[in-house]
Amino acid sequence: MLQIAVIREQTDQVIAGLLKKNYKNAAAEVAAVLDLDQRRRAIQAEHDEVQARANALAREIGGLMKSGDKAGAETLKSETAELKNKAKQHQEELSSLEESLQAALVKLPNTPHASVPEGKTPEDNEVVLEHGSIPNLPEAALPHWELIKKYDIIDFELGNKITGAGFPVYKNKGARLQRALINFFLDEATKAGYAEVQPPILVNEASGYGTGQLPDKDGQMYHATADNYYLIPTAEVPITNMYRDEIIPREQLPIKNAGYTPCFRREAGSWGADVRGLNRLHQFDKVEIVQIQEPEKSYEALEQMSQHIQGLLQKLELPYRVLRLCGGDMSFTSAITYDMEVYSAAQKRWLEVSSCSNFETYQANRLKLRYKGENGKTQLLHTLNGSALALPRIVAAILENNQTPEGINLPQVLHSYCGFDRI
RNA sequence: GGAGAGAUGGGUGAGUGGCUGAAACCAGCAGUUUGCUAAACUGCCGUACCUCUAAAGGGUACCGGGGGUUCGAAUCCCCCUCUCUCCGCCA
Repeated sequence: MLQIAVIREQTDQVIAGLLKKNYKNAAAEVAAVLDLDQRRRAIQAEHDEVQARANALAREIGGLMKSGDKAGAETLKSETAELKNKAKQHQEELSSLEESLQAALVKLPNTPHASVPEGKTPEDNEVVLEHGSIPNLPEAALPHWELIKKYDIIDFELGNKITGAGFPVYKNKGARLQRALINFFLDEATKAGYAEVQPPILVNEASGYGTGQLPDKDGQMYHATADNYYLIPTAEVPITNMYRDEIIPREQLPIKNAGYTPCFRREAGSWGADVRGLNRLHQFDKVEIVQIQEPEKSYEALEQMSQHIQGLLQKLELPYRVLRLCGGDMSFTSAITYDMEVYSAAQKRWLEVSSCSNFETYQANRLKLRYKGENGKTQLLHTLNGSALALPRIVAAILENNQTPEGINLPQVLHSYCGFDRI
């Protein structure tokens, strides 16, 4: 959530930022927010005065009662009735205004960082770099959804039977490969200084709200209604929320956590032709890295995370490219996002395997995640996260890119993790 | 699922209607003392909003959340949530 003080003091920049993010009616909605804020503060000030008077009276009455002056106390009491009325009225107005203000604020997305390119669609994303060469596969090369059948390593039919579409069963060397990748990713994160955590994969409403999945994107999460818990769409949610409502001592920064979790996404409405096989699933595995950093150092941290993710892709010997997402393609909560895409050679397309973002204070404001700065003032921290990495599309690319008539040759780095070097 | 207990500041923990935003202790910060360390002593030490300001200051709200009683509530009443203990069930 954007900070109301920032909207107040840097109104024009905020509007410009919202427009860059392709947000409609930015000026009108910001004006509405400011109007609500203005009215709220005016009434709050009045209310505070009334309360101050009421508190003073109560103290006086207390004094009179003690000294036995009943009549005097009664006289003062008669004055309090009107104050109470006013206060009640103020309170009603205030809670209604606050509700409207909150609702209006929550609808505003984060504003983008200056380096974010203009644009509305994925075509406007900026290719920052490409790494590795695209393999030249023979004509007979198979897409991964054929390969997994050929080698009997992932079974969609079976997942269909026990759950539904988008919930595959990993079998044999396919299951082992999953486990190998998870261990590899976690080990690399540990080496890079991330403390490993294993969080719950069901979260409560407050957590969904804290990282910005609620209220706007509740349709994307599976909802366990009996207990009002949500299945996490990413480990970002539980891990970042570990620090909700905290004031972090400065010397503990940056906080670096990594965690493996399954992720669940309903992907409502996005089922289509290009989501075959592992390209899009309802349940998938992912290792996530999260950093919480001081504002002045958060862009350093972002680069560091990007480098870490690229290092993984290099070790997996996959051709990849890094995109800087344009304003219109970025997520609601993000100030800047790098997407890492690997080339899946049989499908002949780039697949997003990581998204690495700085949210600046947008999440921290909702989370009330703060620290005491150098000047001793309590202020909001910056939150960042990135996939390091999401498994299914990595698997797809490994399978497709490394297929040979003799089998699928796994990248060197996975051999010891798998216990075999070829599928 | 049944029965009971509880939720107070970074921590422990007092506080059952009136200068209590909250004792005390611990931790933390700044000093004094000190050959060094330790100890002792003094002061400071919650958050948010508003107001004022050079700074200080002032006001309001907050003792799990919401509502109520009262001139006045951390303290009394109601509802909700969560935690703990015992029993049951169980990986």
